Amino acid sequence: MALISPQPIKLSALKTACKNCKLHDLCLPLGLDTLDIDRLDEIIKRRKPLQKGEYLFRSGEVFTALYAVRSGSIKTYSENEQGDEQINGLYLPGELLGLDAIHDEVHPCSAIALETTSLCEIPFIALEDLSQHIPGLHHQLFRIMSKEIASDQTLLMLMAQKNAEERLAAFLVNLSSRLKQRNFSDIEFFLSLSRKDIGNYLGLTIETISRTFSHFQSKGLLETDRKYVKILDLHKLKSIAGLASDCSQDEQCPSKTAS
Amino acid sequence: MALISPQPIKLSALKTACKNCKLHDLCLPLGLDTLDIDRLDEIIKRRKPLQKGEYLFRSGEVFTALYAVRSGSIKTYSENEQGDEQINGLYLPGELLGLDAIHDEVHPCSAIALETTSLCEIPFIALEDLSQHIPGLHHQLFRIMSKEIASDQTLLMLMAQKNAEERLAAFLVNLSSRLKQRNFSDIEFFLSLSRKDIGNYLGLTIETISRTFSHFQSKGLLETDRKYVKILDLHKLKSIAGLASDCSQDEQCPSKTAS
DNA sequence: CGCTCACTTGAAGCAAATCAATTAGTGTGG
DNA sequence: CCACACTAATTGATTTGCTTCAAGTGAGCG
Repeated sequence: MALISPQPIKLSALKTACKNCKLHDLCLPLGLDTLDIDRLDEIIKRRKPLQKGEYLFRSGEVFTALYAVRSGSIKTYSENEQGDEQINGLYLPGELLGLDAIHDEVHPCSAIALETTSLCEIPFIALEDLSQHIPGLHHQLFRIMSKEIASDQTLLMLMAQKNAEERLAAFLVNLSSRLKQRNFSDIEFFLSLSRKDIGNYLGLTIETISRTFSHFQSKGLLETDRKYVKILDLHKLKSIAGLASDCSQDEQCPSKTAS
Repeated sequence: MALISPQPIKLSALKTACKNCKLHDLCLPLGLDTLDIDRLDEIIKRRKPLQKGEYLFRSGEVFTALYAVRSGSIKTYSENEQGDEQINGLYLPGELLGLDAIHDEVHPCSAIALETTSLCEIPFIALEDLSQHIPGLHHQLFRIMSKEIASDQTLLMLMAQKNAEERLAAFLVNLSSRLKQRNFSDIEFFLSLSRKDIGNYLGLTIETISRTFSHFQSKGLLETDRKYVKILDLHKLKSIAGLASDCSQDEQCPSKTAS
């Protein structure tokens, strides 16, 4: 996800250890003590950044490592026999990719950089081995996988029961809240996905996405200029998304802060 | 899933250990040696069977354990703020439920028995602890979670890109192959889900499911009588589902057996 | 028997897909 | 610098697959 005033990538950052990483409490080291983080650090490889359009891995390749996004963003998509693509994940800094490949040791999807993206590579055998000795790491891995399962199920609900407006609103609200967690603006950002990709992700066509954006804009909910989005009424968007009363990720909500 | 000539549940079966369980190689013990299976056995609790319509857990309840289906079947569904339900899982014997609750220790969905169902309860803290000491168990847990992620993504693709016929065909083919793995007939079975539930699961209405079944029947692909289904042309169904060339789960496929 | 419930079938309506035309940005080469 | 091709996005017109509404069937049950 390209962001408002993105920080240039410094070469020194490539050597940054987990313990100094700003994404520390979103990523794998969450809940580990300093010593254990050092041990985790030892198995993690920093890679040279991927350029936009470069593949991290392709569907069918043998699985050897998980990857954590450090900066930039990655989309994953799978292809069926007929050749149509389905985007099934958008990964932001601090998020872990490749979890769907563990069970048969082959990547079921391809991963491609949406912009210049730097990553940490975490060899899975070493990680499994290490997590045998660090209960906190072990638990955090389960948590991350569990979260992915739960969020896929939310997306499923979206697809099964929501109309175009509700889907796009939910997508934007979800993105907004994830950006906020990463200390980026939650109301102003650049989409790294094209309209076509958003449509694919949400099970809609590009025309429908475009029309729905226009509609939101005419209702004064947001402003767009190509990939730039400025949310003017986040609360209303949440309510369209069907998340009006769910403030679990939003400490602004009066009813929650009161309780 | 009610099955052709289902085996009556014997009381003695409740005491059966993992090592004698027919589901052994589909479930958690897969890949463990006899000794380790015994250790797993010690933490697992056999529960008295649930009757049809009884809840295993409800959305919002605190998560304490995973559950493995021994016989019968369970559906899980979540509810959004508007109160509409979304079925997000159908669990057959040997399959593990509750994985989506690990990350925030609360069940995001409810689980209800579709028929008389017996289960193993696996306290999660004990399981985590045990898997620290048994690498194979640890790995198997990752595999199971990874598989759930991958299968949710397949379902997502279904929802995003497939029409009613393709979705129902994919559902039936998937069910058929899972039943086969469990040594049940893959062409003749009873659906434990109602038409309404199938529709909900696939993001369609009951009327569309009914019409699509009728359509399949008139094309000679299958016969139905209420919940009973007999598949007459599994190959054609697979091709409708978009899985014609994918024989990964079907050892009948000549091109695969040849290789 | 009459009631309910699960399902089926038909007809009408609608949201989103498809088809189509236009605009605007991006890159290429003369 | 402009002409040209190419791609991404917007907007309008038309079509369509599924939903919604409606009516009816048949099994199961007190």
